[in-house]
Amino acid sequence: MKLEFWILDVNYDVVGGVPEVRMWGVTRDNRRVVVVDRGFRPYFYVLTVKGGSEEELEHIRRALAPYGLLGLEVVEKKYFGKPVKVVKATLANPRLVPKARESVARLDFVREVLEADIRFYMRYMVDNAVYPSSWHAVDVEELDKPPSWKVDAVYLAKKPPVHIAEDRSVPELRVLAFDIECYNRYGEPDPERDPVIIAGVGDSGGVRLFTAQGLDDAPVLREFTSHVKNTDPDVIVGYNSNRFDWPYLLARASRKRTRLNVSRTNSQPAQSVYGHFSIVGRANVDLYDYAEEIYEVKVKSLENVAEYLGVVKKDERTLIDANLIYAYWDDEKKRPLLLRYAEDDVRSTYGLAEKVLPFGIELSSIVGLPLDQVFAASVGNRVEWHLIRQAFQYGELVPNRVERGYETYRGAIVLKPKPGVHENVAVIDFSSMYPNIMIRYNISPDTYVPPGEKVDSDEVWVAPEVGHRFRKKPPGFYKRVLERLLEARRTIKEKLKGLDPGSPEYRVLYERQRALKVIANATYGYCGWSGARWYKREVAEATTAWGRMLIKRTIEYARKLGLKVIYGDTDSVFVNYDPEKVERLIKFVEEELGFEVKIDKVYVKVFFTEAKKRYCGLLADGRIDVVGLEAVRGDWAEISKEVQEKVIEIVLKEGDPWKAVEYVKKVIEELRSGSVDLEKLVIWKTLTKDIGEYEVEAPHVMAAKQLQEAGYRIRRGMKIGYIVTRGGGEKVSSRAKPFFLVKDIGEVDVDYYIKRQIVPAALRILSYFGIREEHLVGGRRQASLFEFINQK
DNA sequence: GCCTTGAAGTTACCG
DNA sequence: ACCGGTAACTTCAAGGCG
Repeated sequence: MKLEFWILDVNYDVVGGVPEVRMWGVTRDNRRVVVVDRGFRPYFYVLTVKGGSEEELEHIRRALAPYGLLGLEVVEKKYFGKPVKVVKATLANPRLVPKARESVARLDFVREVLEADIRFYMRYMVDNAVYPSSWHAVDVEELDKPPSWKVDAVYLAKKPPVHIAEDRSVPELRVLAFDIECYNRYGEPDPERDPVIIAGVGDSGGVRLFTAQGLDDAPVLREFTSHVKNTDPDVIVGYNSNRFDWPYLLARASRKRTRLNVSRTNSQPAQSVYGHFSIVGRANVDLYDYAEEIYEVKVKSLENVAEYLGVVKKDERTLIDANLIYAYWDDEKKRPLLLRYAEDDVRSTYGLAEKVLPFGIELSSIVGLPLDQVFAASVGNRVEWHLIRQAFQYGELVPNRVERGYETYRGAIVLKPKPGVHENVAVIDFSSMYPNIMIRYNISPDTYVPPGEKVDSDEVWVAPEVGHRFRKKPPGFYKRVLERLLEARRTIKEKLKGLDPGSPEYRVLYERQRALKVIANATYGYCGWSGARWYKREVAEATTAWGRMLIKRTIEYARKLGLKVIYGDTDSVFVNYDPEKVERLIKFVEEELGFEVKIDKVYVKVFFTEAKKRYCGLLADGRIDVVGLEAVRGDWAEISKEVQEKVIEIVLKEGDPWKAVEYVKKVIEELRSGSVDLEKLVIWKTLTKDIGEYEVEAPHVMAAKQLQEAGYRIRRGMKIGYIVTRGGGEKVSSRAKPFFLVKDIGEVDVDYYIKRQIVPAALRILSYFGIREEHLVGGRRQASLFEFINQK
């Protein structure tokens, strides 16, 4: 019988000594099924001195005998492009692979054991080109369904499923959002002590809340579990659920001697790779993982992220002080507010999922990691899995992870900007510069020619400055991988042109081209990452070297044409927009250098200071770009960011810096008079390490210490919000106080905010126009003149 | 011993 | 655990001056 199904989750188990890959999915007729394949066995490769001589095989056979060896075979593969003979050792049981590997690695003629660390179900998917979040056709026969399994049918695959690559449709997935609230009378909730007072669940139909009876959460756990079972979602989404909700619920369940059997095999969520919890048969997605990649949102609370993505506006939802959740629970009159808050969290989470899942689905199908893992995996791991997939298709062995020392290499060029306001400026960009460089010059670990090796000079590309050589032929690994990605993206972008932007097809393909771009662009960074399997410093180093050459030659030619080069960074040049000359420049880059460039944008006005990577520009439609400046940084007080934004707007739109001065003075007055929201004075900074590891007493570290003393749990990675107060010493750090402990504007060190926040942010723009601090503060001329003289 | 100065530590940005 | 380049802040200690 033939079956088509869309793969949601993949796992395996060993049944009666036989490993069984289980592919959980949704059929064309919307049934939930699992397709099992019992025909696949784990294996790994052994790279030996003699390429698998009889004697070597005998030794390997003996070493592997205790681990259920099924067979040894000498196979031809490629290792960094070079043909090699390796011994493929096939075992019966995936669980014995790690031990077997160790046993073989000890043999003295064994150079390396390869691919022994690839998880069994991933091995299965890679080898059979089975892709998660994609449709497959498979020949099956139906099996008896174990009574505890939550599926419509269980099938046995006669052969591995075949990917239907051209069909990017997505079945109607049942998505369940959830969120829990815990009792926190004693600070950070502790599952050993504090119950789950509310568990909210929701989908497109609405939200349901399960509540504790007083402080007994047994009903919450029970009802939550049965709700999941009954609604049988394909995707379960939470916010920070891998780090909080799931471990908490599991700990509560264990304490209450009950079980959280929410999976499709009636098992509990289990800690799995990349710190995520795996729920058999479903995709357990933690949207916080996605939020971490949205750098525009500085404080990544659910409500901020939901607002940013246009899901639920902050003023359309209930917000309460999370530290007081217990009080809302204890007080019957306030409890409805807490319930609304919980409901809004679930709504936001569900809304977020609608925005984010389509991208995750495409990413999952491209890199080949199951949907829930792709969210949890780091960028490096995503790229790596994509490469592992490709390596298999090219017959390349996957290199092992090795511990390496950290090495640096030169990166891109950044030009010194020409300070001031420039009108009519075109920004010309190389399209996907690094991927295209790697393709054009065939830069790859397997094409690299080490210094000692003799090669005819016209057979290699030689990187400028650094001199690394790469064979022109055959196409290297990175080249093939990147060409495929860029080509796929081009095709999709072509298709998009003919589609209605409101249609579901458009959405899917749009997200797909975005995912392709993300992976292509991250591949250069990956190759220079010392933790990468395919790391090669020379590869990364040559790529940036060619990048420098390209930008230099582009700038040279622009100047030759008589264009003024105002700025440039890595793969972009800013020139005065003379359409004819710009056209010639583009032609030059395309024809002489062989790279694609495009006009990315044209600024009506753009303003630079002397600093690199910081500018602001006005576009024809009235929008303003702010790049690198304080206004777009998360570690400046809102008040300074607002001031700078407004100053930029006045300067660019009205061209009157002195009007901006008046505005700044007004804000300073408001601050002095105390009519400013405390919220606007909060400075947020990330704790990038554990609190004990800091060498200096930075303000946010001191604020964090105060929080710790007040009983808050402080963890690396947290954003600390503080306000600088008066008194308490010279150092800013001695005056920094956690923002919510500051109750009155009277406590605030207004002077700090004026002199170290507002003035610097404003002057960053205004000092170019001859405006100085004394023009913004003080007001009285005498004082400023006096200060001026004193400075000299 | 006080004040200036610059290095070091730290964070967050750009592409 | 993707890269290097960059600005700018705060702290801290060395160095200079008296």
